[in-house]
Amino acid sequence: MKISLSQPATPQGSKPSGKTSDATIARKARTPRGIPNAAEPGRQSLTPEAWIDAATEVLVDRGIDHVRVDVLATQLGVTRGSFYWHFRDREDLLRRVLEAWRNRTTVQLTRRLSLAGQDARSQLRDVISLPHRGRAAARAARIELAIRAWARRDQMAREAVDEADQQRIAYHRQIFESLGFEPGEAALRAFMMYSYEVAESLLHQQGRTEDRRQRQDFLEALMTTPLKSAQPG
Amino acid sequence: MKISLSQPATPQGSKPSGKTSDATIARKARTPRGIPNAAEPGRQSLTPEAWIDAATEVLVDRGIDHVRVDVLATQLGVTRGSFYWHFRDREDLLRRVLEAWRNRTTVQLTRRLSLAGQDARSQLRDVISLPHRGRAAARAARIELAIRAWARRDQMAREAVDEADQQRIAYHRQIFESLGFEPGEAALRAFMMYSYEVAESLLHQQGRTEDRRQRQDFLEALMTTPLKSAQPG
DNA sequence: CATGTTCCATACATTGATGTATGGAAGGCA
DNA sequence: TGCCTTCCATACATCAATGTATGGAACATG
Repeated sequence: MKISLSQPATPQGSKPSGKTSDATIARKARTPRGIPNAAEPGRQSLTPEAWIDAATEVLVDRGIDHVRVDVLATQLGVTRGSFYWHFRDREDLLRRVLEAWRNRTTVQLTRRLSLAGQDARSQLRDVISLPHRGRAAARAARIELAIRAWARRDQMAREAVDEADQQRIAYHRQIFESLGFEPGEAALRAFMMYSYEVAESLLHQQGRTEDRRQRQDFLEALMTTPLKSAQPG
Repeated sequence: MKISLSQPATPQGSKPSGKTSDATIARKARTPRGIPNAAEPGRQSLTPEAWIDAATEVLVDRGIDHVRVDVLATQLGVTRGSFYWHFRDREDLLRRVLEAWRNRTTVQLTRRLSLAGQDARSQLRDVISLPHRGRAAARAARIELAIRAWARRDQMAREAVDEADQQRIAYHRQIFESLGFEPGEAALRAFMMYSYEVAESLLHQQGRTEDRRQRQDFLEALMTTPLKSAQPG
């Protein structure tokens, strides 16, 4: 009588106990360079990251409720048996999708913060034009929007989004303070501008490049324009 | 042999053919004042609107994918048998949820337009403070947000949202033109301000009443402040 | 080459949601 | 009073998605 021992030897995702990426680290450490292992001799065996990427893609295109094991398995060309080797269950996958996003955004903000101390005006311009530069940025915006929709109903996702919002608003505030606005007004402008950025990606901007360019210029001008002194009327 | 004849005599929702609210109109015309009809003698029989309201509520709380027939039936205290009498299928229900929202928003905008020609400044103030006045407005904002999330993956919902956006931006533009801005700048300000409104409901505003009030005042001041003439430096 | 491990396939078992078919209670109407 | 209509309940039939149990091919390692 052979009891199942060869099953979740190492992987099986991450339970609430311990760190989350044990499995990943273990796998990567053991097979450093390509793992030809599966049924078809030519194919690489899947990493958890492949599942996470596929899940993120489905999340963007069809929402969190369509991120399902069988869908991803089909898309990756394997069966669900593979999934349940790499992950404990669906929840586990979703946790790690969020974790991956959180890491990416943190890295991005850190990179921008490293450029701090430079010209505040150019930093502002940078932030304004960022969502429109390159496909990578556009894709990041779509991912964020999908996660934001997810966050409306999921505590875990909500925490991640709130954290990102806080960090970025703080960064914006810093810029406006560097531009010479007093802390209170800098905070207001930061919130307003960040809000606008979020909304612009939410609204189906039917404008062409020219319109967006115009909006960018206007936004920059407006956000750097001081208020008329004290509203005489 | 009795063939099923008593089934979809009148209702059964709306197929793509004909107008959408045939069933509703027919029912309302025949039973003008309360319909005590169901199993329990005391209970009123359900109207399609009751299902639509319940669906809207679930949509707000848990997203479109959780708007399911059995869930609504339980919530309404009936079985799914009732649903399939009033509606053709789930799709039919979703269509009418959208239709109801579209009607409400159109009515609201029409009501505001009827006040046009008044003081543009007070109209602006009105728009700014609108999402924060009363529970009805707050609820409307939550519904809209849920539909907006839905619209990311559904053509039908997307069209409804785009239409509403267009209408409202046009209204905003009108206000700014009344305030004296030239058409181009009025359009820019309208888009920007509308974007901010959308975003503010999207962001989990952790500010208290005081903060929101401050933001409202600042927004009004900023949106009515002319740009500094030609950016000397 | 014998064995163990890694990774995936296959085959249930279960649950949840949809849609349909039919029956049945309550009231309107002659 | 008897029939007809309205509205809902009940009982299938059907998928779709999850999670589990187990087998098996490919590779490494001694």
